[in-house]
Parts: sequence; C-alpha cells; structure tokens
Amino acid sequence: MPVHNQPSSSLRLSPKASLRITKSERTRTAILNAALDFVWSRPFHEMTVSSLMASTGVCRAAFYQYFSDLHELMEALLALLQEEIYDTVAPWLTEAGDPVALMHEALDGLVRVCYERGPFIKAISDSAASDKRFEKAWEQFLTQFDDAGCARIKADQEQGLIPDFDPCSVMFALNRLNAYTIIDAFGQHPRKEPEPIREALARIWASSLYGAEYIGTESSNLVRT
Amino acid sequence: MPVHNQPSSSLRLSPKASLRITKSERTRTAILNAALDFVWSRPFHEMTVSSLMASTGVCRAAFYQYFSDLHELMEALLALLQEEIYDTVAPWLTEAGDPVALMHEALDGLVRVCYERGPFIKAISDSAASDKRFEKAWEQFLTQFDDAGCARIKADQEQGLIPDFDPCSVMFALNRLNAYTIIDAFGQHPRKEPEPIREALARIWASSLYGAEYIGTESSNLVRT
DNA sequence: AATAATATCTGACACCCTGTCATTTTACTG
DNA sequence: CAGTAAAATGACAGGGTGTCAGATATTATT
Repeated sequence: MPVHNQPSSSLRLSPKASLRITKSERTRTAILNAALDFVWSRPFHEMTVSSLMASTGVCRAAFYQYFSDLHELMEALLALLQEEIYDTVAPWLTEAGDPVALMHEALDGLVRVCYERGPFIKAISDSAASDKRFEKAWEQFLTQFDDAGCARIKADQEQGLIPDFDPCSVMFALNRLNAYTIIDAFGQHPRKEPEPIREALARIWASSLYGAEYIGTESSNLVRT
Repeated sequence: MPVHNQPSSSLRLSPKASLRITKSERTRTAILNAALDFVWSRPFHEMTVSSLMASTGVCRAAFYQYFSDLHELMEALLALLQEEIYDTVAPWLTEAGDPVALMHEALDGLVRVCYERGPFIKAISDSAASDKRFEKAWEQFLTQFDDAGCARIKADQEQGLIPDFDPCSVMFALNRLNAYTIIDAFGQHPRKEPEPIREALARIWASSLYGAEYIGTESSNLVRT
C-alpha cells in the first residue's frame, strides 16, 4: 500500500455512533472508504466495482445492494465534500462583517480544504464526465455557490462596495476559476504548492470585485451595517 | 438526424486537396467527421467505436487501422482546436501594440470561437478524464497558454503596466477561468449567451492584470515601443 | 437457547464493448 | 489487366457490467 504525505485516511468514515451497528452499515462504510482510498492514489476511470469490492473482502455483487453504480457512490461522497466546503466559505456568503476580510478568509479556507482533498476532488470532477445524472449533481454543487455568491455581490453592490455589473455571469466565472484552478493544481501527485495558488485567487477575486486596493490579505476599513 | 442552430458541419473536415485522394484518407476523414458529428449532440462517454463506425458504413475493426483507440482520435481533434484557438489569441501573446486592447480582442475571439465549438470542446475536456495519455495532451494544451501568457505578463510588468506579482500562478488561474467557464457555459445544449460571459471574463482579466480603469472594451491610451 | 423471519451475500449468467488476427476483398501500380 | 500492397472483414478472447435465484448469516421472538 503506497504511502502519501497527506494520508487519505484523514477523510475516512467511521461507523455511525449508534448503539447497534448493523452489518449493512459496516459494509456500506467499508465500500465508501475503499472508494476514498482508491481515488486518493489512482484515477477515477480505473476504479471498477470489482477492484473496490476486492478490497472490502465482500463479493462484487453485494455492491449493488448499496449503490446502483459507481456514480451513485460518488454522489454520496460529493455530499460530504459539499458540506465541508460550504461550512468553510459560508461566512463570506451569509454573515455580516467586513466583506473583503471575509472573502479572503473564505478563499484561505477553500484552498486549505481543497489542498487536503485534492485527488479526491479531481475524482469527483472526473466522474462527472461519464454520467449524466452525476454531471447534474456536480453542476448543482457549483450552481449552489453561483447563487449564494451572486446574492452576496448584489448586496455589496447596493452598498456601493462593488461596481455595477452583471453579478451572475461574473460569479459563474469566478466559481469556475476556483473549482478548476484547484482541481488542476491539487488534483494529482505531486500537488502544486497551495500558497501561490491562494494568492493568485485572492488577487483575482479582490481586484474583480472590490478593486485593486483590497488585494492584500489584511482586512479593509469598510464597515458594514 | 437532429437539427441545431449551430450546425457542427461548420467544423467538418474536407478531404485534403491533393490530386489523389486515397481510400485510406477518405475513411480516416469519415471517422473524424463521424466523431465531430457525434460529440456535437451526444456526450463523449456515450461514444463507442461501434457507434462511430456504424455511421461511416465501414466495419468496426477498420477503426483500429487509423487510431489505436477513441482517445487517440480525440487527440487528432484537439490538434485542430489548438490551432484555431492559438491563431485567435496569438496577438495578445506575441504582438506589440496596446496590450489592453489586444487582450480584449483575444478574449472576444476566444469566446466567439469557443461558443461555436462549445459541445465539441466539452467532449475534449471530458475525454481527458478517462485516459492518462490524453489527459497529458489536454494539460499540455493548457500549459502552452500558461507559458505564453506568463511571458506576456512578465514583459508588461517590466514596462510597469502590470503590478508585480507571481505571473505564473496568476496566469495558471486565469487560463483555468477561461477554459472551464467556457466549457461549462457553452458545452451543453442550450448554450448560455456568449455576451455576458465575454463581459465577465474581460472584466476579470482587465481588473486583475491592468487595473479597474481598463475594464471596458475600448483600447487604453497606453502606447508601447 | 432454539427457531422463525429477515437481511445480507454469493456464484452464475447474459450483455456489451474492446482490441487482435488470419483471411478475404478492394484499390493502386506498372 | 495482372500482381501486389492496402484496406476491410468476421470471429474470438478478455474484461467489465448489472441481475437473479438460491445460500448463508444476522436479528428477533418465544
């Protein structure tokens, strides 16, 4: 078993903390963990139901008791990622406070989390290329941030903090910037260094939204509410 | 056969203008055209050697006389796209002149071409998810623009037109911005409207590189050399 | 603790796609 | 209009998928 400097085990699932752990729960978790292990070190397109079930010790056909196919499994994993990322960037999206500082914090957190999960996120994105249903799930994952970010821009535009432009298309573009810069930079071994990537994203977001003077990480003097 | 407002036939290949058109050339072109037709209306992952050869009238096994697999075929198509796109954006990358105006022209052309080829470009990108070799070709395709754009930024930084930041990571990010914004916006039917996308990209590039005052399409007053 | 009921697992099957090969058919060349 | 080289063909093995009836293990009941 290959060793990596960032063990995928950090994302391994532990069985639910319920009193009775049914065999079903254990098997399902074993399959999810086998998938997480797999995509940490090998590309998604090499993952087969056979290879996955081989590493759980359960017969291949049992897989279909838990997932209708590999893409449904990936959908379960995407849900985990979605939650983790949303928690990280939520402050800029929803909370009141200095918008520039919150934006920088959101980008910091995003880069940190996605650097950790790099190859896993790439696997998610890759698997969207080969399944209509999952492609829609991935699209919705991105759209969620489009909508939330768009609302945030609108709010800041009303306060005069952001110049008047079409918030939807700019947010659409900035979210693809983040998603795919991160996937291309952190999706394969060896991953690129996170710090220059964070700086590049921060620069682009800051200058596009709030203007050149807010490019640094330090918080602005803009006070809200 | 479904009808689209942007016929894929605009990209169809015609047999080379040589005196003798061998049967081999005709078959090869027929396969490439079958692939172009296919990916215009259906996702790449549904494309099979069988389905392709069925629409050429030639036996499936003949496919392997021309390409070792579907991804090698896609590599041939990527080469076409690469040429077309490079020609469009080359002015900003290489020529002397007002850098801001040239950048806007490059983005104009890029959006125009990629809107035309939308679903085809998405097929290229999708196919990179399922083959190590082709993934490298796609990566090189992007890296080519990273390198050229990075050199351009450096040159403009030396002239004081662009502030001092790490040109490589910013160019890396801006190219992913373009590539995947375009793929997500124009890759499926119905495609998004091109104009708002163009504006969003232009705004982000202009403000990130040259500053907020050069966001409009009109050329700047900066004169070079 | 024994047994009934239910949940989980299993091996075997048909299906589809791939890539290869010996062979046949077709096209180019002199 | 041959003769040779190129192209196309059908058949094959290999490997992956998803399903099912039947076997086995787990849980619940008395």
